[in-house]
Amino acid sequence: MARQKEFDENRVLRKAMVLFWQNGYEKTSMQDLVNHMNIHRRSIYDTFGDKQTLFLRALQLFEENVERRIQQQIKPITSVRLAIRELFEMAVYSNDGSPAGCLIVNTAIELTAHNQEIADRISKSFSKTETFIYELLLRGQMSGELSNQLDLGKLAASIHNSFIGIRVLAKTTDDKEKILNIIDSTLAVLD
Amino acid sequence: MARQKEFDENRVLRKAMVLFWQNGYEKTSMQDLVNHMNIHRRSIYDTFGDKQTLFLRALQLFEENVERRIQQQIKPITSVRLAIRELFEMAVYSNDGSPAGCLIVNTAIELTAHNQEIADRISKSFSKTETFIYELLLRGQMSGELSNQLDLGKLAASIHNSFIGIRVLAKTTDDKEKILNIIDSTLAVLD
DNA sequence: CCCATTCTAGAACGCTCATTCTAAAAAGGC
DNA sequence: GCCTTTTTAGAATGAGCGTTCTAGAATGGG
Repeated sequence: MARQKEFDENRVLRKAMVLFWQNGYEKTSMQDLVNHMNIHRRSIYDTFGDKQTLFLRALQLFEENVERRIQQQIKPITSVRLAIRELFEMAVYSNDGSPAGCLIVNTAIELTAHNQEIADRISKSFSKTETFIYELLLRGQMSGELSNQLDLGKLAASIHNSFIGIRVLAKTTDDKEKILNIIDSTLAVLD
Repeated sequence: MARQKEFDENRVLRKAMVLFWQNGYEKTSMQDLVNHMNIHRRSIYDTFGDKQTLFLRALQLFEENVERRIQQQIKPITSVRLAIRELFEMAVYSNDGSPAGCLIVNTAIELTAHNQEIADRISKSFSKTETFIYELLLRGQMSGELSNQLDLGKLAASIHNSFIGIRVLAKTTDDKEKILNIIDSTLAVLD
């Protein structure tokens, strides 16, 4: 055996994630990462590989965080309306000092056209979220909260599309009330 | 007098616009611009200023093009539903060989957080589009096509939000039918 | 204590970036 | 034909990029 790692891998990866989230892939330089992760340049390469691999790890961490919050905070909610509202508001209010908006949507815009691996990841991520919304709607129909007349497939796709829009606005607007109003209107289709 | 410009300023600016539209600001290098605009590096600086100024001109050209198409293709449509549908489909189908998606939405994601001038431009652009949708809805109410019960302000904000989502999906998906279905569902709120 | 490993430090690599330069060729008005 | 301007061409600048390097200090297990 030998000397142990002195930094918490997840903690420094989180720092990288926040940087990419805030500034995007291209605008985040290795020097920025060195400065904010507070470990040596060499340690970054040894631990995470090159910049692109580090980015993929950061994206993965972001997705895991979202998934955890969905499992813990959204799934237990009995009312479908409230669950979707909570899902949307998760993207509007960052619990800690994390950046506005969503790394997945940012990445979709910045890198999808230039990197097939990332394009697949984004596509899968979008599908997963849309499917989750679909399952919420289905649960709502079975519990009687929602009408049986609704076309859940189309509805899930449409609500998911609105969710993407909200994550763009969350990055570009600081008018929270406007976004909350949009959430209200979006949910009104369930009535 | 002296020698005249040999290139059409608008034609080469359009080339720059397409590059920024396709690749984003950071991923488009001056060398890329020199290669595709087919004029000398020096001529670019003399005619358009530095990279950022050139980008602002390209963004302006994009907005003008959108505005022209709205005036010519959308405004004459009598049915509000059809007008909004046409507006949305404009973003899905690029008439000529122009890139998928929307330079304004791309720029909102990439540059809003780092450049106040651009943030203001994007904000103004979003407001303008939302106002246009509002005016369409108002016209629909006055003509009797839409119910008087609808809250047009909230509705315009919500439809505009969906429009942003569609312009993200237009860049990241090539499943046109899925987007058309989303447009259907989005317009269903007018029924 | 020694060895293996990982940390730190900072220089160095080769490349690309945006921008500016010198220089000469082209073209229209006097 | 000269003057002015714009074109071309391509090199040069200085900074920053991602990545790798040499070198030494720290630390834990045998």
